[in-house]
Amino acid sequence: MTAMLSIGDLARATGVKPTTIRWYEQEGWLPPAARTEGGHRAYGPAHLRRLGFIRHARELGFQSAAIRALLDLASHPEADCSQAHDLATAQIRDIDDRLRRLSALRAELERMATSCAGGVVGECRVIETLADFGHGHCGDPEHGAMPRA
Amino acid sequence: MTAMLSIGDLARATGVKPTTIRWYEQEGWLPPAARTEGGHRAYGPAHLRRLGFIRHARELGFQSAAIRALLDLASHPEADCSQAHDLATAQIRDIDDRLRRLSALRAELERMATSCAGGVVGECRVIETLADFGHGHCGDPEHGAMPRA
DNA sequence: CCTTGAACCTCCAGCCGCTGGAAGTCCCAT
DNA sequence: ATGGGACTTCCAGCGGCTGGAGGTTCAAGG
Repeated sequence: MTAMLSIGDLARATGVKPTTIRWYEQEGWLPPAARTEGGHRAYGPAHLRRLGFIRHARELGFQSAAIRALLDLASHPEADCSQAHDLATAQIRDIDDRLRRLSALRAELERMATSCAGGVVGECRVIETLADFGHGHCGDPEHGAMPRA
Repeated sequence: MTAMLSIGDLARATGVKPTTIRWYEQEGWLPPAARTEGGHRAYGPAHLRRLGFIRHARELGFQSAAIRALLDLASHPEADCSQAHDLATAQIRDIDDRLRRLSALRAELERMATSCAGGVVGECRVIETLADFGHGHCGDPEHGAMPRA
């Protein structure tokens, strides 16, 4: 018989905090743990694996619905895995999207920062760029960069 | 006198929903709007600029504290802009970080997806990789990939 | 065996950044 | 004048946790 793990052991093993583990149980992400005589939660390797699965999937940016789907799949080992494959490739597309957008943001920030001459806020490109909400077309050029409140 | 804008006009002009605009006012991100006789909010160009600033900064991923700081700076046009520059470069570093992590995730997902032979969930690399919470070192290899609940 | 103090328990409230609904009022084109 | 959209306020709820209060249990050291 494998030694039972306390919630703290599980937390250390997976990097998920005890409070979060309890919350996962509450929300049905984890099945209820066994209890010791005194009422403390006692976990086995199955919980460890499932929690690791969840944490890993979250780290990879899967949406909760996708994680639920993957967990469902995982508990039916005889089923076809094309769905899992689809979920993973959807996730890749999503990440590609985010990478693209982040790069664009980076480029804009870079432009902002490098064109800041270090003078006075009134002429600061960082502020001006942000105020330029029309994306390159300033709606009201005769006013200063910003309202005072 | 510039025509006053209704909250809906402002929403259309900036892409921020009316409810969100009201919430920004509530939380002090925007100064209270003027009112018509009947109590409807009436905005001028200053609000338009400030709201655009906020939206743009949020799109660029600035934290709320950073946005507040930028707004403060923007309302003191005679101040030194080095703080704005610092905030922008901090933001760039943050984005670089996120880009790095996203690329790593992408690589892992790619590995998962390409090694999925399309068979049965029991042998699916996608599921297995996720269950492999130890990051390449499986804690309990004699068990199946996943607990059933 | 007893003590101590860390870890655990439950319950509940709060965080951020909005979003939506209900119920009522206003504005303006026809 | 009227109809229906846009507006008003208030309040509750979302996801994904996090933290505190107040009480109990566990395990190591004496």
